[in-house]
Amino acid sequence: MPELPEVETTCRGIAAHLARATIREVIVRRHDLRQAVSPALAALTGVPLLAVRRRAKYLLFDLGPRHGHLLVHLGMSGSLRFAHPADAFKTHDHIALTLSNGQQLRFHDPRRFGLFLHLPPGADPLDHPLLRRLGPEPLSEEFSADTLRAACRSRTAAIKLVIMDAKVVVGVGNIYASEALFRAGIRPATSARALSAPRLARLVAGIRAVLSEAIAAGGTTLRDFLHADGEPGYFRQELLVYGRAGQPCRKCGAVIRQAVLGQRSTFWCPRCQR
DNA sequence: CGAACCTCCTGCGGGC
DNA sequence: TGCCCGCAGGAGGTTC
Repeated sequence: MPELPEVETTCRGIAAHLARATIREVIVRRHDLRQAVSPALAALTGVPLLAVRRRAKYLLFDLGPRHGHLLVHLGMSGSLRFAHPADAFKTHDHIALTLSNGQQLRFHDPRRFGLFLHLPPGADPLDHPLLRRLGPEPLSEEFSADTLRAACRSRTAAIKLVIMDAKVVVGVGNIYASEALFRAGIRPATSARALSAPRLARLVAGIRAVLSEAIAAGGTTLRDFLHADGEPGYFRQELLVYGRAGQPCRKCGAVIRQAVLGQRSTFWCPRCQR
């Protein structure tokens, strides 16, 4: 489900409710996510939930210097939402953290591609094996036309696959890859190394713009994504190509096309993108 | 190293 | 209506 804007939206929604929150109770209803849920989770009763931040599509909860961190990934179908502790659990509500502020944070993930790990104190969570080798954040200065150009130099693969490679830049998933390439006027199947520096610069700008706008709109709700507080994201109506095969391009009227690239559906305008 | 392919899992919508 | 098939917002793994 979630790409960077949806994870960022979730992060902000949770952060707004964390002031002086402490974990009262940990409920683990299923352990078998992408990796087994850390057994140490159960011991976190009474531990403070100081802050939450995002790195790539991961959420990192700071439990304070004595307790380490929670590392959460929403996978394809995961979500984190607040509920009241008395509300009935839904199918696929796998983990719940009852907080001292009266709310309960629930991890819901039908496909169980997500992750919910406890990282012990002492180490920098960014050095965790899952995070250590990630590329730059797309909205940071470290991601630039130069870094993208360096990554593309040796790659014959389609540019869409390259911008979805988390070692090149993080957070760009299947929706926003198509959207960013439309904004840059580049066909998704173009070989990465065939692209000129100015075109890659436009692509960097396209990635930044589409992600920023999607965050401002609260993310994209395709079927079931909701913010931590239950609100949907409104970026779906701003999508220019994703999911629009057979419909007219919003810029030029040509029929939007769809093909499979690297096992994922890909959308583009044959006239606006060359 | 990179490219092409597969895998995990459940739910849903389309076609018959 | 019911059943089967293909597809879905991610990402790690294998093989060549």
